[in-house]
Amino acid sequence: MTDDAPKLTMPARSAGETIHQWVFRGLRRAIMSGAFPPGQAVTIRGLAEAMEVSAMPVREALRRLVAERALTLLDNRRVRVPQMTPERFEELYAARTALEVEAASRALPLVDAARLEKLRAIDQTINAAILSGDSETVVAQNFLFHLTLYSARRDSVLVPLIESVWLQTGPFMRAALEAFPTAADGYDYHLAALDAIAAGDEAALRQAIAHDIRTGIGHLALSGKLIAVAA
Amino acid sequence: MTDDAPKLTMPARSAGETIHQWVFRGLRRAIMSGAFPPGQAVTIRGLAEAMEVSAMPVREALRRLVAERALTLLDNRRVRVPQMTPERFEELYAARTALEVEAASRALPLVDAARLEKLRAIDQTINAAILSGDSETVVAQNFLFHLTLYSARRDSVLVPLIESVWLQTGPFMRAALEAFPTAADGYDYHLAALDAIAAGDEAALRQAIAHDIRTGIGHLALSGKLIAVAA
DNA sequence: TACAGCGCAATGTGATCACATTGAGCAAGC
DNA sequence: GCTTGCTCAATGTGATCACATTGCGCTGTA
Repeated sequence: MTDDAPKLTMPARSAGETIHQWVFRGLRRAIMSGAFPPGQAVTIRGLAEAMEVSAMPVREALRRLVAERALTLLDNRRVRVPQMTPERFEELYAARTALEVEAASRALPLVDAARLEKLRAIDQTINAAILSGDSETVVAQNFLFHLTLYSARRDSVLVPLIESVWLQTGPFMRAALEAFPTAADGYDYHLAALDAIAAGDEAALRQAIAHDIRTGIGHLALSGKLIAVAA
Repeated sequence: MTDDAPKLTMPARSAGETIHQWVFRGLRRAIMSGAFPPGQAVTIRGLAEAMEVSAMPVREALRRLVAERALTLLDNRRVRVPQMTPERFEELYAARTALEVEAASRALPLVDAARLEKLRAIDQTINAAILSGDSETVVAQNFLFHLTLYSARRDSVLVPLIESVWLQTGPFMRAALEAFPTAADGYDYHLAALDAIAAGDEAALRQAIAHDIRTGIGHLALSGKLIAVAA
């Protein structure tokens, strides 16, 4: 309750958007970017006041976020940002791998030259951000890289599932990045993925994506180093 | 609007359960069991009246079900049971395969003798139900078989994701079963899975699960026969 | 000083009302 | 006869109020 309603910068409310959608979008983005530390309690009235809306849209947004497992509903009916545990983290990355390898494999035949070029551009942005130490951009652009690849195939099942898993890793990312600003392992698996795409090599692409996910921040977490930060 | 509120048998409301939870549970079960045909429009006031509760708990339950993709939110802000298309069906089964093969693989080392016995019992129930033509039991027990296997490992990520995908196939199942009551392909992949578990053979288990998913009702759908029923 | 009991503030839940939007039916005009 | 525009019912959205529960702090007593 000391800082239940910090700055919490809300996005601009686009035309025709309901307050519920606006609130949901703002909360979701805040959670994904790690604006709320794990374990943080969130209250309907607190958020409603901070966003200057009534309780109603906030209630519905919270329900939705709980359903997506971006937030946790406690037994006392209170809502908080999920805690991260080594087991959960490992599960999240196992799920990510299973889903994203499949999504990449399915998207591969539908990646055209324009999309491949876009992927290359994103990868360069990431590399530049790594060099300049801009961790926030690294995470955001890395997500964009993966999403851009999978979206080559218009998919209404796998992509939402993948986003759901990303969302669950969100609150943890902030803490992870602050502790280990640039945790690159020296090998660019995005580049390997791009080569595999250009060559149309499905097996190589699957392996590149799997490696990319596993080496990103995953291996650090497995060693238990990051968990201590978030707990 | 002709039959916006059919019988809709609600489960008993357990002690300490909020109305929201009760409504959500009832709706979710109804959807999974195919009580609502695909394309069916659902309204807040209609359901509230049918369940004899106010609009509030229904609103929140619908939001939640939309978040879980058990229901679809149209542009006009109305909610309906999702339509099934061949593409979506294929995506659902691809996602199921990716997630469940992984879940089975991870659960394998933790399956003890008691659980294996339980799985055998479920499989026998399924076989009996197939012989007697009880399709409803086949689907329910088949779900239970898979869930019992994956739950050997206490998992808070993969299992909910799998349930989410099952939920999305729900409305379609009723129509599928009515059209093709016992669509067995002659080979019991559950038995193959059980053998693989007993032998501790991970590769064989992965293959058995993948085949089981693919041959269940999946291959029928791919041929387009079932889609016509649901559309 | 430690602990039990009370009481109030905070919070979630549910109901109801007011309003905007959607959509369908109907009527008037071309 | 077809089309356009209007009207009204149906529906979703948002706000507000009342109530139950939770949880914490305060106080009084041993």
